[in-house]
Amino acid sequence: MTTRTRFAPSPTGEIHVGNARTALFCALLAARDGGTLILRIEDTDAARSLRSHEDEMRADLAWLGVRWQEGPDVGGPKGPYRQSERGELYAAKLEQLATRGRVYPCFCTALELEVSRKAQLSAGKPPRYAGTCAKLSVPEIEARIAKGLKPAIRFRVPEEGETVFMDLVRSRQVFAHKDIGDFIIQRADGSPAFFFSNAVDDALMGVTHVLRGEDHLANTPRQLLLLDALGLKAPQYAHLSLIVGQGGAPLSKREGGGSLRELRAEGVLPEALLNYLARLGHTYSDNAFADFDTLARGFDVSHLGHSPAHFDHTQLDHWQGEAVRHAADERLWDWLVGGRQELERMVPERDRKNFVEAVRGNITRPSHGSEWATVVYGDLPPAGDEADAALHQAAAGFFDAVLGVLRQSAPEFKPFAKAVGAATGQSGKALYQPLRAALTGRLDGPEMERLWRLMDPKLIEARFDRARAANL
RNA sequence: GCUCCCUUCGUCUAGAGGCCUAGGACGGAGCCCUCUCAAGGCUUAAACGCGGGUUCGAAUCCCGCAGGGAGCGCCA
Repeated sequence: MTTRTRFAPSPTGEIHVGNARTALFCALLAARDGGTLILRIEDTDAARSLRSHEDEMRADLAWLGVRWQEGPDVGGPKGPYRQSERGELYAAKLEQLATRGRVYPCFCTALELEVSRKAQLSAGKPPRYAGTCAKLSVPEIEARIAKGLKPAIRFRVPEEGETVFMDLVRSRQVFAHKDIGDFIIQRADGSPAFFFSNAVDDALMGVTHVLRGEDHLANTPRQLLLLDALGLKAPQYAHLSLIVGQGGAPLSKREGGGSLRELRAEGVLPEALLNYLARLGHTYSDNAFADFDTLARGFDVSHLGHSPAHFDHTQLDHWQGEAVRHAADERLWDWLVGGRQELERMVPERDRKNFVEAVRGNITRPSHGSEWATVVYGDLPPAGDEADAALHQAAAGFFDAVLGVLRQSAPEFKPFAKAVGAATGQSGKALYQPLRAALTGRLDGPEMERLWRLMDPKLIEARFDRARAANL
């Protein structure tokens, strides 16, 4: 049987690193086995589900490098892939449950349920459904419906026994049925509820492996009970530990990490996030920067961690550096430009490749590219303190000598620096630091040789003039 | 409250009774390379939550405790 995994987001907001990592693991597992990743949109909550969110999610997932072979946009044999379009399928399954006497209508109001929950909680009991409507007789039910009341449908959970299953990451799990209350599978408005539609779809779509957040672990017995009542085959489950923020608290919208869109806006490269996420809570024996296919080959559910993982920007930054180093010139250029047109204006077309090659070792964010473009082509911002000090520490007459050498024409930096060294008697740091400071306004940066080739001779002369003035 | 899950360096983790004087990676420190920064190479500091068992021997097994998390929704 070929592997079929699924990612089933609810289009109610932006996709977060936690969900993205789940989606990635699903994609990696499917790809490793030459299987299929299904994208299923769980939009049963009509009030909160937005098509625009779905579109954004698909775009974000694609940006990360997650590809699905079946889904609402690409189709497939098990569609439709939006739950809002699968009403008939759910109705048929619900009908089966009704015939088998496994469900009953519940007329309790939200307020009644709330009161009951509170009462149980304060009595030190688990807030399970009290079973108020479980024993309603047919006439009683008919009377309520005649009054115009719209019932929700509850699944009757067996009082006795337990559900046992093997979780791929947490191994054997046992849940007693007496701890599970009858739960709603269809809302009063006729829409299917999560436990039901999610489990039914997994079975109907032939999903073999469900990788999902640990928050679903205790929900699993409910779905297993449902599937069993329906005579449907259950998938294998693997419950992933959650991703937490700095203090160990669950990753929220406001804390570190954030949504894919935020990270993207910060200039994080998708390959960087891909490499980081693949290793967050999953171990690879190889720590080398890798592409999707390589990561897929090394993916294994047995390498999944059991404890919550911290989303750590320091580690993300490492992969970001790797991603910058590995990116092709054109791609890096596009990334640098992304949204900031000034770069396109400043860097001449013919220089682009050389510019990227010069600065790639010194940048991790697109804004850094603009900074170097300014250094090479624009108005140099005031020198930093250290660079300024280097200027002042240059030997007396140093820049006079520099300008002298410059006028005798110096096409390349190396021979130029050599000539300056000969003229001033300086070498090493004493020679190079003032030159770098004068030319770039800072003491760190790409090789001077590369920058020099990009700079206009007139600009170079102007910078040295300015340095001489500062040095006096 | 009840049920369940989790707990090894700062972080991600290896570790499935002796191979552990606990390994790797990121980050830190130092050295080398080098005009600088980065990269790279080398070196180094840094951890088994606590308490009881079991055993010749425990990070690994058992029991408590503590801490963190999840579920108990007409949210998914």
